[in-house]
Amino acid sequence: MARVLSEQEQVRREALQKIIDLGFEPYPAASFDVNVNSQEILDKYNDEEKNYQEVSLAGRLMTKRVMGKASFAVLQDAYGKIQIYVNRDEICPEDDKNLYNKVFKKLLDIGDFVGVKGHVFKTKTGETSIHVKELKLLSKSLRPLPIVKEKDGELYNEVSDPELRYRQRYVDLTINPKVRETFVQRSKMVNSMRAFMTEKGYLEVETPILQPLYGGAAARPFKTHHNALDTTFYLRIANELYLKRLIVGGYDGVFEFAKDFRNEGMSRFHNPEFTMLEVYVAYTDYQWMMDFTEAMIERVAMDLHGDTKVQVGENVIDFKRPWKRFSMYEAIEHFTGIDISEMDEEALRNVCKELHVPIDKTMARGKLIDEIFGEKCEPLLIQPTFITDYPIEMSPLAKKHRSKEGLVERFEAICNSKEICNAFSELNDPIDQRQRFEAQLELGKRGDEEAMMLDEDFLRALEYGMPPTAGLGIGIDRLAMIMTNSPSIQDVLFFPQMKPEVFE
RNA sequence: GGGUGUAUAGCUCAAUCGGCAGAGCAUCUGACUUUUAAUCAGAGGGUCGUAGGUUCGAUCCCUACUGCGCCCA
Repeated sequence: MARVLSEQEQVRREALQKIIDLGFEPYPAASFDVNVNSQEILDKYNDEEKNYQEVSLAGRLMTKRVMGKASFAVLQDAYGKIQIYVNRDEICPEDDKNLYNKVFKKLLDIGDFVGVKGHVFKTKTGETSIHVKELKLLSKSLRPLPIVKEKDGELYNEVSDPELRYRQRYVDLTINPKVRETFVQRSKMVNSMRAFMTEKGYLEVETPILQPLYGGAAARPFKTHHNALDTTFYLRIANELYLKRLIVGGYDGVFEFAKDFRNEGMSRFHNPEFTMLEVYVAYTDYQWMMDFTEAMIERVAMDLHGDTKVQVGENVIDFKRPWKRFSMYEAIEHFTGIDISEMDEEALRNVCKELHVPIDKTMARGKLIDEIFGEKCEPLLIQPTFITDYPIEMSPLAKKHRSKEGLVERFEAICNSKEICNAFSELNDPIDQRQRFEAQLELGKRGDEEAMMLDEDFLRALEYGMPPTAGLGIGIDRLAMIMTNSPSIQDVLFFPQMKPEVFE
C-alpha cells in the first residue's frame, strides 16, 4: 500500500524531521496575524513616504534565491506575489543562526507556507520587496510543486497537462494565477446577476435536487434511491416546475442558481452537473424577459470588464443593448434565403436535402426546423442575438404564440454560436398543459428517452391558477466561458467531472 | 458511441531508420550579504502509461487496454 516516494519527496520528509529536531514546529497551530496583502503593497507602497514599515503577511514560497548570507524569495498570497529579502543576521540577531543557515537556506522548499514581518523597501533594481525581520514556517509542503518561471511576462515550464490541471486543481490554482483569476471572475459574475435580481426585489430560493419526477427540460436523468422511503428519486434536470409552483404560491419574482444534472455525453461544452440560473417573473411575457435578459448580461459585462465589449477567442463580442432580434423563420430566411414559414413536413425535408442538413426519419416538423437553424444559422451568430418564436412541438412548457399559429412565445439568446439562455411566456393554461404532457407521453412511448413525464402535482398547481409569467434559464457555465474567454467548460469548473482516478 | 492524436525524470520537452535514455528548470553537495528564468563548480534522479505479441534484442514495430486531448454523433 505504501507509495514509493520520489527522491524529492524523500528529501522533503527528511527536511521535515530535521526541522522538528532543530526545535521548530512545521505545522504550528496558532494563527499568524496578517495585516496586509501583496497586491496592496505593490499598489500603494511609496518609496518616498516610506509607508508600510511594519507589515505582516503570509503565503507560499514560490522561488528562493540564496546568495550566502542573504537571500531573495518570492511569497505568493491570495492576491499575487511579492519578493522578500531575507538577511541572516537580521532574522537571527543572536548567536544561533539555525533559522537562517539551516531552516531557511536548506530545509525550506518551494511550496512551503511562511509568515514574515518586516518593512517594505525597493531593491537596487527597483523591485518593491519586503525586508524581513521575522520569519516563521507556517506549513511544510511534502510534494514538489511544478515550478513555473517567468521573465518579461513569458512563462517557462508552464504546466500544460490538462489531466494534472483538472484532477489536481489545487496545484493548477497554486501555480497558475490566470486560473485563480478565472474563478474570481466567475464568482463576480454570479454576484452581479444576484445583485441585479435582488435589487428588483426578486426572491432567491432553493428547491429540491432530489425529485420524484424529473421535468422542465428534455434530458435523461440520473437515478437514485432513498432508503427510508424506499423510493426512486431523480437528480433534477431543471427546477422550472418547482419555481413555477412558487409563482402559483404568490411570489412575483423568484430565482435560483441551481445545480442541474443530465446523464449525457461530456464535451468541451457539457459537464454532467452544471449550474443554471432560472428566474420567473409574474405578470410579464417573453418580450419583457428579453429586455430583462439583455440588461442583466450587459451589466455582467460591465461589472467584470468595465465595458460591454468582451474578447472571446478571436471575436470581440459586444453585449451593449439592444441586441438583435430575429424570429426563427426570419433567421432561417436571412441566412439561407428560404422562407419556410408556410412549409409542411414534406417541403421541409426537401429543404434539408437541398441545404445538406443531415436528418433522419424520426424527425417531425419542429425538429427539422431546429436542425436547419442549428446547421445554417447558429454557427454564424457571434454577437448576442435573440431568436424568437419556436415551433410548438419542441416547447411543451411554453405558451402558444398570441398571433402565430403553430409557434410558442419562446426565445433563446445565441452568442458566440452557442445558446446561452432559453426563455418563454410560461404556459399557465392547465388544460393546454395537460395536453402537452400527454403528447410528451406519446413521444416517450415511441422511444424518446428525453420526453417529459406528466407531473400531476404541477398540473394541480396550475389549476389553482398561475398568473401570466415569463421564465428564463441561463447556463452559468456557458456564460462564464464567454465572460472569461475560456475555450472549454472544464476551465470554468473547479472540479470538472472526470473518470475516477485509480490509486494503487 | 465513432474517428483521430497523445502518454519518456517532480515540470516542460528531446532522442532512437529496433542496439547502455538526454537537456533546461526542479532536487542534492559546495561557493556567494541586493538577486530576479540569480550565477559559478560538481552530483544524483527513469518499470519510457499498462498488458501481451514480433525479434537475438522493444521506449521505438504490431495488438489490446487505460487516461487525457481534438473532431464528429
